Amino acid sequence: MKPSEFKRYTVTAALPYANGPLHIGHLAGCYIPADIYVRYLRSQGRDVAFVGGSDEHGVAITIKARKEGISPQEVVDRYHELMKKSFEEFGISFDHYSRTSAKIHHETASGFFRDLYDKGEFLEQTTEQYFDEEAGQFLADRYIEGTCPKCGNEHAYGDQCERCGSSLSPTELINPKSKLSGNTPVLKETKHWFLDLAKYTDFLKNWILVEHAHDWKNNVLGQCRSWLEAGDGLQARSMTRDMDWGIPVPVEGAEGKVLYVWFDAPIGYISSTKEWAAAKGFDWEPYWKSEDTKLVHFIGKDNIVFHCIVFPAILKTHGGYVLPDNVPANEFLNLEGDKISTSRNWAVWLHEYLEQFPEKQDVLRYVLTANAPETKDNDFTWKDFQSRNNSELVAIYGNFVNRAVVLTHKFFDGNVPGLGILYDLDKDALEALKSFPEKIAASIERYRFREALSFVMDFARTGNKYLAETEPWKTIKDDKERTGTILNIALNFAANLAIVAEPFLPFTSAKIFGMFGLKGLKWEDAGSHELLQTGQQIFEAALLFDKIEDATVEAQIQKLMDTKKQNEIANAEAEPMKDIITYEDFAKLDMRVVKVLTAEPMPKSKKLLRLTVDTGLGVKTVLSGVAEHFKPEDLIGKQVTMLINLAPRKMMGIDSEGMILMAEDRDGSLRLLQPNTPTSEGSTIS
RNA sequence: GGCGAGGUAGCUCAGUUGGUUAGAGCGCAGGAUUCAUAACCCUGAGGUCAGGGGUUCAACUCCCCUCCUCGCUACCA
Repeated sequence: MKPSEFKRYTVTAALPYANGPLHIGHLAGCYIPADIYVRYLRSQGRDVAFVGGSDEHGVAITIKARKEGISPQEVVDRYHELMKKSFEEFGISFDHYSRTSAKIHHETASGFFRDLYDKGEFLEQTTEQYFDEEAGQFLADRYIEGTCPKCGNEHAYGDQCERCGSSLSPTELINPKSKLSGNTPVLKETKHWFLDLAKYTDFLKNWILVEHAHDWKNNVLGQCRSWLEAGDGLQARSMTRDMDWGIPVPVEGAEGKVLYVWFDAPIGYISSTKEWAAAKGFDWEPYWKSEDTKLVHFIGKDNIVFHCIVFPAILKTHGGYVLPDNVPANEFLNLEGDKISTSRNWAVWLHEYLEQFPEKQDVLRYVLTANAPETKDNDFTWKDFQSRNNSELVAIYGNFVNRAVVLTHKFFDGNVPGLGILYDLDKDALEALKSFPEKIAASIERYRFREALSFVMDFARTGNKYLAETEPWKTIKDDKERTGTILNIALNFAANLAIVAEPFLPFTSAKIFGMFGLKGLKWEDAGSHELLQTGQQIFEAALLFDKIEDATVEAQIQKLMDTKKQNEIANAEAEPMKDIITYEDFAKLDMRVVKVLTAEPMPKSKKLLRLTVDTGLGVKTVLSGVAEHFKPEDLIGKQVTMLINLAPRKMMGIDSEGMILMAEDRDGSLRLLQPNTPTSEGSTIS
């Protein structure tokens, strides 16, 4: 369907997870691009629904609640309010911002599940999961803590170890403990409903990789291809969880189970639309069900699989819904060279920015758009923030508008002068005035927001150049009419700028319109050189942007340095002592001095070395995950220590018959533990 | 290891289906100017397009190999 054939637009921005505040990564990833897009569409006079809301289910929220001794509802209430307020202040212009704890959402998501259930779309599977007998409930991966089998961290979660970063499954944990009661959980059978994604492979392949091969972004197609063409295909995914926080599974015999947060979250877009339409008194259905609706999901790259694979599969199976026309996912934004991290407090928080940089929403909007991670991960630095503000917003954009207005006041007492004879310079300027809006629109339609924004700045540059070339401050000396023509054009330039920059810099455009006493200007007005009436009075110039001083950004940088220092201190603390054990526990371990006879890399493995060692009791084979720390020749012939009575474990088809002991330094590097003088192989360690 | 995304000027990034001397902004160096928040405007320096092969009349662009970064994924007993 061609753009002109779409009658309405449904635009969604990822539902932010309600377990923490918003930061610049969220903004750059999807909220700013989505907002630019919908502001542009509205300016075009198109029918658009821009919906979002807080994602309030999932385990992470229940964990946060427990940690703080409050209810999950209190957690999500707090962050929902904070995020909603931040979005509003920042100018993210949702038509409706809802939340997944809303009644209408529970109903909608339940309805979807029930529909698929009734159609027999789910695979019912019974698996063994850890169960806390004292608490009487199954444990989500995150509710199980134990020793990481990889790095020995005692506080690894059931899904991943935060210290070494490896992803785990709960059954891999050594000495698993329930975070609810502290007891050792038991394995117990539980039933879940799986969406058999493999069924949709052909449909998805054709829809994404063929039909959208040319209009979806490269990074998005790549991610989809990676999933769709994976060796073992799409895996069935469980759409339910054993938990009490969330939307109850609307099926008999599913007590104590809720919908998987990723099943219900995207449906939140639909619920939000329903809630919005109900409040406004019109029908929500065309926004989701009419073939002439263009559905666009703005998300970050971590969400690609859910929005391009899982959710479309759900919509398709349910039937009657349109599928997204595009999913322009952005990559990630880094901060001062490091990955943004909520838990490490490595972020620029939106609510703090709004407080510390009042009236500067547009500056952040500008910087995050100009440097948006549209095609690859990008870096936000405060120095860049300052530089773009001072040398682009202040020097180019603000300066141009200011010049036009100040000159008009100086030479014409603030009355818009009329147009006189036009010279080539003027005609060229009017030509540019006509062509920029089209160029900018074309880029926005293609989701190339940074390109579109650079055209906006070029537009302002053209204005500055026009003034430099026509020199009204000289012509005023002997040709007032000529001067009037120039300023008329310059003022119209500024008014046009305000129209085309509005999606990007809405607060600034409002200021310009205010200065000119204009309102209600839309995209279709752009390109006109008659936006201002001759003789009309304009207001005094007000500066659109202020310079940002070195001290200001240095303070922000210092704040981050402090965070970094704190993180280092936190990391520098030695691992806390494990639980007390008895001598008998210790005596069970048979540790020996052994000598490495051979060492070779395991084929097809990045981390494993295959060692044979002389234990004094014979030769054993050990696979050791040290290939990233040691070369084979670093080990051959060395005496090391080894736990020799560990049960053999098969890895990559080979039995590993023990474990080489290593010291792990705080930076994660490994050291061999060796006797200080040669010792006979098989010597015991106690 | 598999899959995916990247590697282009000092910095941040564009380069759409292969087609002349590879672009922009910032920064830097000159010049011009003074209406404007010492801002604007003009000019210039600078790149073996990660490296190596190949296809082609022609390669930043297509193919193969290597190296580096990031993401997902598997093996650290």
